[in-house]
Amino acid sequence: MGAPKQKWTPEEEAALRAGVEKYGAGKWRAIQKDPKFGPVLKSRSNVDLKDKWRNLSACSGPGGPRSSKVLGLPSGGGMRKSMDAGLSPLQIDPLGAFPDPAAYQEMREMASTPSETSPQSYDDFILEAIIVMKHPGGSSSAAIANFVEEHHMVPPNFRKLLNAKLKALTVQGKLMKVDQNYKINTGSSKPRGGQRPDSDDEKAFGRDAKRAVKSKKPKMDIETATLIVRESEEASLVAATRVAEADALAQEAEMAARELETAEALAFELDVAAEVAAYALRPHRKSRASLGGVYCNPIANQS
DNA sequence: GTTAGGGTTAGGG
DNA sequence: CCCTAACCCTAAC
Repeated sequence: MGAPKQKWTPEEEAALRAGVEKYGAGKWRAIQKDPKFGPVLKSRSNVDLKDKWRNLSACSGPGGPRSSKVLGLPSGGGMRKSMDAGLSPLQIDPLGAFPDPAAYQEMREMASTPSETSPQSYDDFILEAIIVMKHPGGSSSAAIANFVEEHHMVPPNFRKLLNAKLKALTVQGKLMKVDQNYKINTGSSKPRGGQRPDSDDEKAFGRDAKRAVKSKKPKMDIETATLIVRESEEASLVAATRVAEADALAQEAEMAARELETAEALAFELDVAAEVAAYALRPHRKSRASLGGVYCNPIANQS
Protein backbone atom coordinates (compact mmCIF):
# COMPACT_ATOMS: atom_id res chain seq x y z
CA MET A 1 0.00 0.00 0.00
CA GLY A 2 1.39 3.31 1.05
CA ALA A 3 4.41 2.27 2.98
CA PRO A 4 7.03 0.51 0.93
CA LYS A 5 8.12 -2.46 2.94
CA GLN A 6 10.86 -1.59 5.28
CA LYS A 7 12.87 -4.64 6.07
CA TRP A 8 14.09 -5.06 9.60
CA THR A 9 17.79 -4.56 9.93
CA PRO A 10 19.88 -6.80 12.17
CA GLU A 11 20.45 -3.80 14.40
CA GLU A 12 16.75 -3.24 14.83
CA GLU A 13 16.19 -6.89 15.45
CA ALA A 14 18.95 -6.96 18.02
CA ALA A 15 17.53 -3.91 19.71
CA LEU A 16 14.13 -5.55 19.82
CA ARG A 17 15.55 -8.71 21.33
CA ALA A 18 17.50 -6.76 23.87
CA GLY A 19 14.45 -4.72 24.65
CA VAL A 20 12.30 -7.76 25.16
CA GLU A 21 14.97 -9.28 27.30
CA LYS A 22 15.01 -6.21 29.45
CA TYR A 23 11.34 -5.32 29.65
CA GLY A 24 9.69 -8.54 28.60
CA ALA A 25 7.53 -9.16 25.59
CA GLY A 26 4.48 -7.00 25.40
CA LYS A 27 6.19 -3.91 26.73
CA TRP A 28 6.56 -2.51 23.28
CA ARG A 29 6.01 1.04 24.34
CA ALA A 30 8.61 0.78 27.06
CA ILE A 31 11.10 -0.72 24.67
CA GLN A 32 10.45 2.03 22.25
CA LYS A 33 10.94 4.68 24.87
CA ASP A 34 14.14 3.19 26.18
CA PRO A 35 17.01 5.54 25.35
CA LYS A 36 19.10 2.57 24.43
CA PHE A 37 16.73 0.92 21.98
CA GLY A 38 14.58 3.88 21.04
CA PRO A 39 16.98 5.48 18.57
CA VAL A 40 17.51 2.23 16.76
CA LEU A 41 13.80 1.59 16.60
CA LYS A 42 12.75 5.14 15.99
CA SER A 43 11.28 4.30 12.60
CA ARG A 44 9.21 1.52 14.09
CA SER A 45 5.92 1.80 15.87
CA ASN A 46 5.08 -0.24 18.91
CA VAL A 47 2.83 -2.25 16.66
CA ASP A 48 5.76 -2.87 14.39
CA LEU A 49 7.71 -4.19 17.33
CA LYS A 50 4.87 -6.46 18.25
CA ASP A 51 4.51 -7.71 14.70
CA LYS A 52 8.18 -8.32 14.32
CA TRP A 53 8.29 -10.16 17.58
CA ARG A 54 5.39 -12.24 16.43
CA ASN A 55 7.25 -13.14 13.30
CA LEU A 56 10.20 -14.20 15.36
CA SER A 57 7.99 -16.11 17.72
CA ALA A 58 6.20 -17.89 14.93
CA CYS A 59 9.49 -19.48 14.05
CA SER A 60 10.24 -20.77 17.50
CA GLY A 61 8.71 -24.17 17.31
CA PRO A 62 6.31 -25.87 19.66
CA GLY A 63 6.54 -23.17 22.23
CA GLY A 64 5.26 -20.58 19.85
CA PRO A 65 2.02 -18.74 20.21
CA ARG A 66 0.05 -20.47 17.50
CA SER A 67 0.97 -23.98 18.42
CA SER A 68 0.50 -23.30 22.08
CA LYS A 69 -3.01 -22.51 21.17
CA VAL A 70 -3.36 -25.79 19.40
CA LEU A 71 -1.70 -27.60 22.24
CA GLY A 72 -3.17 -25.34 24.83
CA LEU A 73 -3.79 -27.55 27.71
CA PRO A 74 -3.17 -28.94 30.86
CA SER A 75 -3.38 -25.82 32.92
CA GLY A 76 -7.11 -26.08 32.74
CA GLY A 77 -7.66 -22.99 30.71
CA GLY A 78 -5.31 -20.70 32.49
CA MET A 79 -4.21 -18.87 29.39
CA ARG A 80 -5.43 -15.36 29.15
CA LYS A 81 -3.94 -12.33 27.63
CA SER A 82 -0.44 -12.84 28.88
CA MET A 83 1.97 -13.06 26.05
CA ASP A 84 3.54 -16.43 26.52
CA ALA A 85 4.96 -15.99 23.07
CA GLY A 86 7.38 -13.72 24.77
CA LEU A 87 9.60 -16.51 25.83
CA SER A 88 9.95 -18.18 22.54
CA PRO A 89 12.52 -16.18 20.67
CA LEU A 90 14.44 -15.75 23.84
CA GLN A 91 14.45 -19.37 24.72
CA ILE A 92 17.90 -19.64 23.31
CA ASP A 93 19.09 -17.18 25.87
CA PRO A 94 17.29 -17.97 29.10
CA LEU A 95 18.02 -21.64 28.83
CA GLY A 96 21.65 -21.00 28.29
CA ALA A 97 21.62 -18.59 31.15
CA PHE A 98 20.26 -20.96 33.71
CA PRO A 99 23.53 -21.52 35.52
CA ASP A 100 23.65 -17.81 36.12
CA PRO A 101 21.55 -17.06 39.19
CA ALA A 102 20.56 -13.61 38.05
CA ALA A 103 19.55 -14.83 34.67
CA TYR A 104 17.79 -17.72 36.27
CA GLN A 105 15.79 -15.35 38.38
CA GLU A 106 15.05 -13.35 35.30
CA MET A 107 13.86 -16.44 33.57
CA ARG A 108 11.70 -17.35 36.50
CA GLU A 109 10.10 -13.95 36.41
CA MET A 110 9.51 -14.12 32.74
CA ALA A 111 8.06 -17.56 33.03
CA SER A 112 5.71 -16.66 35.81
CA THR A 113 2.67 -16.41 33.67
CA PRO A 114 -0.47 -18.50 33.75
CA SER A 115 0.79 -20.27 30.70
CA GLU A 116 3.73 -21.78 32.47
CA THR A 117 2.13 -25.16 32.41
CA SER A 118 2.43 -25.48 28.68
CA PRO A 119 4.00 -28.66 27.37
CA GLN A 120 7.00 -26.74 26.14
CA SER A 121 7.50 -25.34 29.58
CA TYR A 122 7.50 -28.81 31.04
CA ASP A 123 10.46 -29.64 28.87
CA ASP A 124 12.19 -26.56 30.12
CA PHE A 125 11.31 -27.32 33.70
CA ILE A 126 12.73 -30.79 33.39
CA LEU A 127 15.93 -29.61 31.80
CA GLU A 128 16.16 -26.88 34.37
CA ALA A 129 15.73 -29.33 37.21
CA ILE A 130 18.45 -31.62 35.94
CA ILE A 131 20.84 -28.76 35.32
CA VAL A 132 20.30 -27.05 38.61
CA MET A 133 20.43 -30.20 40.73
CA LYS A 134 23.62 -31.29 39.03
CA HIS A 135 23.42 -34.87 40.11
CA PRO A 136 26.55 -36.53 38.70
CA GLY A 137 24.84 -39.72 37.75
CA GLY A 138 21.70 -38.04 36.55
CA SER A 139 18.48 -37.26 38.33
CA SER A 140 15.70 -39.67 39.07
CA SER A 141 12.25 -38.86 37.82
CA ALA A 142 11.15 -38.50 41.42
CA ALA A 143 13.86 -35.96 42.11
CA ILE A 144 12.98 -34.07 38.99
CA ALA A 145 9.33 -34.14 39.94
CA ASN A 146 10.15 -32.83 43.38
CA PHE A 147 12.25 -30.04 42.00
CA VAL A 148 9.72 -28.97 39.44
CA GLU A 149 6.87 -29.14 41.89
CA GLU A 150 8.86 -27.05 44.26
CA HIS A 151 9.76 -24.40 41.76
CA HIS A 152 6.78 -24.26 39.47
CA MET A 153 3.06 -24.56 39.50
CA VAL A 154 2.22 -27.90 38.02
CA PRO A 155 -0.93 -29.94 37.96
CA PRO A 156 -1.35 -32.70 40.54
CA ASN A 157 -0.88 -35.35 37.94
CA PHE A 158 2.38 -33.87 36.81
CA ARG A 159 4.40 -36.91 37.80
CA LYS A 160 2.58 -39.08 35.40
CA LEU A 161 3.00 -36.58 32.67
CA LEU A 162 6.64 -36.26 33.60
CA ASN A 163 7.39 -39.84 32.72
CA ALA A 164 6.07 -39.39 29.24
CA LYS A 165 7.96 -36.15 28.95
CA LEU A 166 11.18 -37.78 30.03
CA LYS A 167 10.61 -40.43 27.45
CA ALA A 168 10.02 -37.84 24.78
CA LEU A 169 13.12 -35.91 25.72
CA THR A 170 15.15 -39.06 25.60
CA VAL A 171 13.79 -39.81 22.17
CA GLN A 172 14.72 -36.31 21.11
CA GLY A 173 18.23 -36.86 22.32
CA LYS A 174 17.97 -34.07 24.82
CA LEU A 175 18.31 -36.45 27.70
CA MET A 176 20.18 -39.66 28.36
CA LYS A 177 18.77 -42.35 30.53
CA VAL A 178 21.30 -43.93 32.86
CA ASP A 179 19.85 -46.66 34.98
CA GLN A 180 16.73 -45.04 36.33
CA ASN A 181 18.21 -41.58 36.17
CA TYR A 182 18.10 -38.93 33.51
CA LYS A 183 20.91 -36.61 32.60
CA ILE A 184 21.50 -33.98 29.96
CA ASN A 185 22.73 -35.48 26.77
CA THR A 186 26.07 -33.79 26.26
CA GLY A 187 25.72 -34.02 22.53
CA SER A 188 28.61 -36.38 21.80
CA SER A 189 26.21 -39.17 21.16
CA LYS A 190 24.12 -37.13 18.84
CA PRO A 191 24.48 -37.80 15.16
CA ARG A 192 22.49 -34.73 14.28
CA GLY A 193 24.30 -31.50 13.58
CA GLY A 194 25.07 -29.31 16.52
CA GLN A 195 23.01 -26.56 15.05
CA ARG A 196 19.87 -27.71 16.71
CA PRO A 197 18.83 -24.99 19.09
CA ASP A 198 18.46 -27.52 21.83
CA SER A 199 21.92 -28.87 21.40
CA ASP A 200 23.21 -25.38 21.74
CA ASP A 201 21.39 -25.10 24.99
CA GLU A 202 22.73 -28.34 26.25
CA LYS A 203 26.25 -27.46 25.34
CA ALA A 204 25.83 -24.21 27.11
CA PHE A 205 24.61 -26.12 30.12
CA GLY A 206 27.38 -28.61 30.04
CA ARG A 207 30.11 -26.08 29.87
CA ASP A 208 28.57 -23.75 32.33
CA ALA A 209 28.68 -21.19 29.60
CA LYS A 210 26.82 -18.44 31.28
CA ARG A 211 25.52 -16.13 28.68
CA ALA A 212 27.76 -17.42 25.98
CA VAL A 213 24.76 -18.20 23.88
CA LYS A 214 24.42 -14.55 23.36
CA SER A 215 27.71 -14.33 21.59
CA LYS A 216 27.62 -14.12 17.87
CA LYS A 217 27.00 -17.34 16.14
CA PRO A 218 27.81 -18.20 12.59
CA LYS A 219 24.89 -16.81 10.72
CA MET A 220 22.50 -17.79 8.04
CA ASP A 221 24.59 -19.90 5.72
CA ILE A 222 25.22 -22.77 8.04
CA GLU A 223 21.81 -22.54 9.46
CA THR A 224 19.95 -22.54 6.20
CA ALA A 225 22.06 -25.42 5.04
CA THR A 226 21.44 -27.22 8.26
CA LEU A 227 17.80 -26.43 7.98
CA ILE A 228 17.58 -28.16 4.66
CA VAL A 229 19.41 -31.22 5.89
CA ARG A 230 17.50 -31.22 9.08
CA GLU A 231 14.09 -30.79 7.66
CA SER A 232 13.71 -34.38 6.72
CA GLU A 233 15.40 -35.56 9.87
CA GLU A 234 13.51 -33.25 12.06
CA ALA A 235 10.25 -34.12 10.47
CA SER A 236 10.60 -37.60 11.79
CA LEU A 237 12.17 -36.47 15.01
CA VAL A 238 9.47 -33.97 15.67
CA ALA A 239 6.89 -36.47 14.68
CA ALA A 240 8.31 -38.91 17.17
CA THR A 241 8.36 -36.24 19.78
CA ARG A 242 4.84 -35.21 19.03
CA VAL A 243 3.66 -38.74 19.19
CA ALA A 244 5.33 -39.10 22.55
CA GLU A 245 3.75 -35.89 23.67
CA ALA A 246 0.46 -36.99 22.30
CA ASP A 247 0.99 -40.08 24.34
CA ALA A 248 1.46 -37.92 27.38
CA LEU A 249 -1.64 -36.03 26.54
CA ALA A 250 -3.52 -39.22 26.09
CA GLN A 251 -2.38 -40.35 29.51
CA GLU A 252 -3.46 -37.10 30.96
CA ALA A 253 -6.72 -37.31 29.17
CA GLU A 254 -7.24 -40.71 30.63
CA MET A 255 -6.56 -39.46 34.12
CA ALA A 256 -8.73 -36.46 33.64
CA ALA A 257 -11.48 -38.67 32.46
CA ARG A 258 -11.17 -40.89 35.48
CA GLU A 259 -11.05 -37.98 37.80
CA LEU A 260 -13.96 -36.27 36.27
CA GLU A 261 -15.66 -39.42 35.21
CA THR A 262 -17.10 -37.70 32.24
CA ALA A 263 -16.84 -39.00 28.76
CA GLU A 264 -16.94 -35.46 27.59
CA ALA A 265 -13.65 -34.61 29.17
CA LEU A 266 -12.08 -37.68 27.68
CA ALA A 267 -13.38 -36.81 24.27
CA PHE A 268 -11.95 -33.36 24.49
CA GLU A 269 -8.53 -34.40 25.65
CA LEU A 270 -8.31 -37.20 23.17
CA ASP A 271 -9.36 -34.83 20.52
CA VAL A 272 -6.50 -32.57 21.46
CA ALA A 273 -4.13 -35.50 21.45
CA ALA A 274 -5.38 -36.60 18.08
CA GLU A 275 -4.99 -33.13 16.79
CA VAL A 276 -1.45 -33.02 18.03
CA ALA A 277 -0.64 -36.32 16.42
CA ALA A 278 -2.21 -35.32 13.15
CA TYR A 279 -0.42 -32.04 13.37
CA ALA A 280 2.90 -33.75 13.87
CA LEU A 281 2.45 -36.09 10.96
CA ARG A 282 1.35 -33.41 8.59
CA PRO A 283 3.82 -32.33 5.92
CA HIS A 284 5.62 -29.26 7.12
CA ARG A 285 4.31 -25.84 6.30
CA LYS A 286 5.64 -22.55 7.42
CA SER A 287 2.87 -20.08 7.02
CA ARG A 288 1.73 -17.99 9.91
CA ALA A 289 -1.57 -17.61 8.15
CA SER A 290 -2.12 -21.32 7.90
CA LEU A 291 -0.32 -23.21 10.62
CA GLY A 292 2.20 -21.08 12.33
CA GLY A 293 5.46 -22.69 11.31
CA VAL A 294 6.41 -25.51 13.58
CA TYR A 295 9.64 -26.34 11.92
CA CYS A 296 11.10 -22.93 11.85
CA ASN A 297 14.50 -22.65 13.37
CA PRO A 298 14.78 -20.39 16.40
CA ILE A 299 18.45 -19.97 15.73
CA ALA A 300 17.65 -18.56 12.38
CA ASN A 301 16.22 -15.68 14.27
CA GLN A 302 19.32 -15.26 16.30
CA SER A 303 21.23 -12.17 15.47
C1' DG B 1 -3.39 4.73 24.83
C1' DT B 2 -1.42 0.17 24.42
C1' DT B 3 -1.47 -4.50 23.16
C1' DA B 4 -2.90 -8.85 20.87
C1' DG B 5 -4.47 -11.18 17.14
C1' DG B 6 -6.57 -11.65 12.58
C1' DG B 7 -6.21 -10.22 8.00
C1' DT B 8 -3.96 -8.25 3.78
C1' DT B 9 -0.37 -7.57 0.58
C1' DA B 10 4.29 -6.77 -1.28
C1' DG B 11 8.35 -9.07 -2.50
C1' DG B 12 11.27 -12.98 -3.29
C1' DG B 13 12.25 -17.78 -4.59
C1' DC C 1 2.46 -20.04 -7.64
C1' DC C 2 3.71 -20.33 -2.94
C1' DC C 3 5.78 -18.63 1.22
C1' DT C 4 7.47 -15.20 4.29
C1' DA C 5 7.67 -10.80 6.28
C1' DA C 6 5.92 -6.28 6.77
C1' DC C 7 1.96 -3.70 7.22
C1' DC C 8 -3.09 -2.70 8.36
C1' DC C 9 -7.37 -3.12 11.03
C1' DT C 10 -9.97 -3.92 15.00
C1' DA C 11 -11.31 -5.61 19.45
C1' DA C 12 -10.03 -5.96 24.18
C1' DC C 13 -8.11 -4.13 28.12
